[in-house]
Amino acid sequence: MLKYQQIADEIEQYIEERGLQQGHKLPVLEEWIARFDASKSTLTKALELLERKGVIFQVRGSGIFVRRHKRKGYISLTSNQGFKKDLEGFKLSSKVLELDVRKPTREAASNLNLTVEDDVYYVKRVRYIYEQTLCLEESYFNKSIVTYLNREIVEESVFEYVKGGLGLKVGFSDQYMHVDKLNAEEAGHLGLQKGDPKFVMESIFYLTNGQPFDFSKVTYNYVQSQFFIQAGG
Amino acid sequence: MLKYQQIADEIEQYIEERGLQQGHKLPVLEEWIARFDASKSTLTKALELLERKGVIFQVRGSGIFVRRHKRKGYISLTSNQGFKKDLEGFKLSSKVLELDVRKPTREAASNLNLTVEDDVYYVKRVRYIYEQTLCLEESYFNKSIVTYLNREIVEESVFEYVKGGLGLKVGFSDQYMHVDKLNAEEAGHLGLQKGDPKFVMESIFYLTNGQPFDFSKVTYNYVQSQFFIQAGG
DNA sequence: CTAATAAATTATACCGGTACAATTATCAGA
DNA sequence: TCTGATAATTGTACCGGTATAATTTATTAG
Repeated sequence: MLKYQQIADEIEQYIEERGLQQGHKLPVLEEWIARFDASKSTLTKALELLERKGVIFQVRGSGIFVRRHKRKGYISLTSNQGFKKDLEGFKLSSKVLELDVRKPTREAASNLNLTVEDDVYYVKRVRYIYEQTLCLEESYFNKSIVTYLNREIVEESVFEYVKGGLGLKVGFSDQYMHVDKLNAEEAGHLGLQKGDPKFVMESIFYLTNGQPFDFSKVTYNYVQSQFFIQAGG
Repeated sequence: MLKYQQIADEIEQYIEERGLQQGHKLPVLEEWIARFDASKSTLTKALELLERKGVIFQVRGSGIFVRRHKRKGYISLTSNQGFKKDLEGFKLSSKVLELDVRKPTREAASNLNLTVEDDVYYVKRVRYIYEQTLCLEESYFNKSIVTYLNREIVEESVFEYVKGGLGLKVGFSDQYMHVDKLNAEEAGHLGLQKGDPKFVMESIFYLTNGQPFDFSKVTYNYVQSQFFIQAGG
């Protein structure tokens, strides 16, 4: 593990352990440097990471302070690896509706830089939180990258498998969101009424080398759709 | 202006000028260093900035590549200073419904670290894009920080005034989002029907020193609600 | 005691270096 | 032509240094 990540984790842990609140002043840079026996730039990098994560904010000439957000149960849109982490401690499950190899829709092909003749894994599932529907999810995976999938993998986390089992490295993602009204089929899956609001998130996930490997379209139950972002200056 | 920001701007301009597309390889680090007569770390910082902005991605051992997103007209959720920039070239306007000094609601007071006895500037406006309603916006400004506002300022950009006129420095923000159904009053302002979907974004803006100065609640017309995020690894 | 001024504190910008990891290009051997 | 080893390329981690900008604290003058 990288030193600056390790340090960032330990500083975050330091805050957690003590239950420090928004605005609480942390030890100064020099102290952290001594504590971790690292260089100034390494510590700066660790702190920058925490700043982007929304854990701290730094004020030149003044110090390093704790940053917190008050509301719980909101899904973070900046940590890109799904909502596993934000809804930790919440009872999540999922039901797989479909799983097969097929030709992509034109939309999916376009987003994955494929032709409609190429093969993709298609996954459709409903996710639940405390027995209530959270979202309906349709995913297309480029089969030449994600070479194998089965029901077991799909019931757990595909991302964990892609990183662990296949040894691929996830780089970045584009996420497009909009709001609309549910059609009859979607409403059925989510246990809502046709015409009710829906929040749709379309994501394209890329490997570190820039190849798109996953196009997903997630339709959220509007009752459970709570998101947050902690933006930096 | 900071050197690494200047460099970042110029690299972005380099990409724009040539109309480079996703995946196009840019000159290597060493070349940029020579071109700008700067140190490696300064260039690294500039490139890191562009990476976070979603303009490029870097692949170790390979090079620096252009990143683009295909869809236009989407509002970015990561650049925190309003949607002025994303909707550049779109015909925006706004109508001020209310503007006065008052006591905050309990919700606003809580988010601004005030009591319900403190004074706030309250602003309510409707924003339009191409003659269509974009959103209904209610803002509360801590009056001890934002000491003065008038109709003229509010019709343009309050943020520009806060930064320019008052010389304050905006640091970071928390943004909470959810989806629900419009009530009669909101529907009236947005020209929609009661019960139609709404996308609500509640934002708290902080100065660099961590003081919250603005709490805003924005209700978007669902037809115009298109957002995107370019997340990093 | 107050307000202006100076000094100390503290994070950030920028420099330039070594070592290393990931990728891509080259080359030898079959 | 392919495969596997080797070398070159290229971005990233980490070091430690000087200078500077913003803030806080201490000092001084009235």
